[in-house]
Amino acid sequence: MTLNETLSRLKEQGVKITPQRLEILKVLLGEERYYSAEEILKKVQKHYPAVSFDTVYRTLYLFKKIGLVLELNFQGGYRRFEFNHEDKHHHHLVCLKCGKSKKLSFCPTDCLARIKEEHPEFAVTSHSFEIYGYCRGCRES
Amino acid sequence: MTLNETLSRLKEQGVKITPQRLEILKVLLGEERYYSAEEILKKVQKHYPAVSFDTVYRTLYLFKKIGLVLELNFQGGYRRFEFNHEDKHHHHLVCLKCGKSKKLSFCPTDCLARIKEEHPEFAVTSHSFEIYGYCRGCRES
DNA sequence: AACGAGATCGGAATAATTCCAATCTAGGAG
DNA sequence: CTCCTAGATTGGAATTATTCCGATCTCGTT
Repeated sequence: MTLNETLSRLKEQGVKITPQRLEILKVLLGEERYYSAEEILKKVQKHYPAVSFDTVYRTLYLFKKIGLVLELNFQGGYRRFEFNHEDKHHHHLVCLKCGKSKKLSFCPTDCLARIKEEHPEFAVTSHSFEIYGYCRGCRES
Repeated sequence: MTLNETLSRLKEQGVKITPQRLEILKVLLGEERYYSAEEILKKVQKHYPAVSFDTVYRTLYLFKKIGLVLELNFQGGYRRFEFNHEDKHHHHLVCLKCGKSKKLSFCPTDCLARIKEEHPEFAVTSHSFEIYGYCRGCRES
């Protein structure tokens, strides 16, 4: 998704577009990967030195509510955020030693369909699917 | 798994069995559900008032390394721990509003098989699969 | 250009987790 | 059974991540 498409979407939702929010969006759209709240803060502060953690967190949760951002919770309690490139949503192979992760191209769609059938009373909005183990490098050392 | 089976397994691994560890195991085996570190601490302190958080965390990570305990990371950054009833491992439907969760009976096994085929260099040890949404109660209110 | 709902700031508060030095103990060796 | 030591525990402090809050500011409508 482009920045402009994203901005229209924010306007549709009646969300104010502030310079800080714009900058956070640019960071998220910059590289297609996930970020910690702190990384985002640091990058945004290059342009707006006064931005606070509060703003970063509030904005991320706002974006998450709208569906623009995904929150990932990895083993060890690491929280990360990434832009939701919708059609391209993905999962990860996460190395338990070095912590690096690799994107996967597919998703347990069949299971989700089955879950929805079996639990019609539950309104599914999202899911997580992460695979843990050891990457080649870490296994060899 | 029973307590005795678990203890033999610890001995096999050359892990010391201390009263604190025993008590933590009893908590985990007591009810088949997941616990926060604090819940475990509180329960253990009923018998050993002096137990510290440090011990609870160290023990949980030790058990996790051995494969006795699973760490669950939910949306919002909540970390929980549960005994790994191996053959009966399971996933959850988690309500984003009230936070309650319901166990699911199945698991994206097919996907895992495919992932292992496509990424043979990665040694998979575990995975997480959590489904988020709103439960009936929360949707109605 | 003025207004007001909502956003931001900075710093303090809270919560979760880890660290550490001193002390203790499980369980193997004798 | 006792001794011994590697490893475990404790309590409290340190660290880290996240949230809260009162004062101030600003986007976007009128």
